[in-house]
Amino acid sequence: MAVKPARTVKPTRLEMEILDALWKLGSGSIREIQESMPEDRRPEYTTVQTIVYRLEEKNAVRRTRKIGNAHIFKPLVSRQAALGALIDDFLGAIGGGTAPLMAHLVESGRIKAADLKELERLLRERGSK
Amino acid sequence: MAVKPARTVKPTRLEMEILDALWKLGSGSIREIQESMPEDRRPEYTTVQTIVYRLEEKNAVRRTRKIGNAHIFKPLVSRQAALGALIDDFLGAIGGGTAPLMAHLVESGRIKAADLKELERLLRERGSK
DNA sequence: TGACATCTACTACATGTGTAGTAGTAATTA
DNA sequence: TAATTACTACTACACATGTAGTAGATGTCA
Repeated sequence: MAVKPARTVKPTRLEMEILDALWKLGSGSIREIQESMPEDRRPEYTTVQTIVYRLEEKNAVRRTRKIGNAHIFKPLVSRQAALGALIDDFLGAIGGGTAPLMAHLVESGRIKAADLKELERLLRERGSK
Repeated sequence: MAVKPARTVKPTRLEMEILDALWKLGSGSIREIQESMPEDRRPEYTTVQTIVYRLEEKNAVRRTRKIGNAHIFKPLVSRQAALGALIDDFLGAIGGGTAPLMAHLVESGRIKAADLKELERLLRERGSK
């Protein structure tokens, strides 16, 4: 019987960084995850371990096999899904849908005309696909 | 001497709800803040009090005067600023600038063509002002 | 096979956040 | 003014998150 699919995993900041590593690796051991993280913010081995264990409890990753005595983990959630959960939560936190957020991004100059052009292109592409 | 302006206040979810109340009220007592919050998620009086005190420590609000024995609080940060801090933090958390975020919003269908049109209008208006 | 390296499974602990209770004081009212 | 009410200043506490240490098991190499 398959493990419960963990519909809504909302990773914390650190969990996200570790998932980023895993998404890049495809799968890997704690050691591999840790060493693949950017040097400037690479936690201690056991810190990575703790977070991976927590992700495991949340059904965001799973052990697939062993190499030597090391467990190999692989992600059970996609970056898409995680990002979606984070975005939804964030939208809730700032109280509003995408509209207020976007408006703010534009108002505060965080988004420029060129960006919008690019997005429209993306949208057209998506629509016609 | 003026109090340190608290450049970067990044309110938590609950703090944001309380600030929302204060922004609407302009200023008010704990009681007024509490009672102006939406019934469905209105914390106990002392909970609001605790959060207001914490906002005070963060220099996000300040006591202005007393009415009876009740302190009147007013916000020291604008919604704009708070939102900006939240957005910057969020962008950091998901690892990326606005581009990946927007892209995701479009890809996941959270943004539609009409929204983009509206934003362009906003942007033009802003640019020509 | 014995020493050394590596991993795992646990435990620990500070800080942040949500949530609220309590004791005591100040204001209001009968 | 005595009783009641409202507020303030503190304290408390659970859960989440970042961060890491330790003990013991397992694997590897000389």
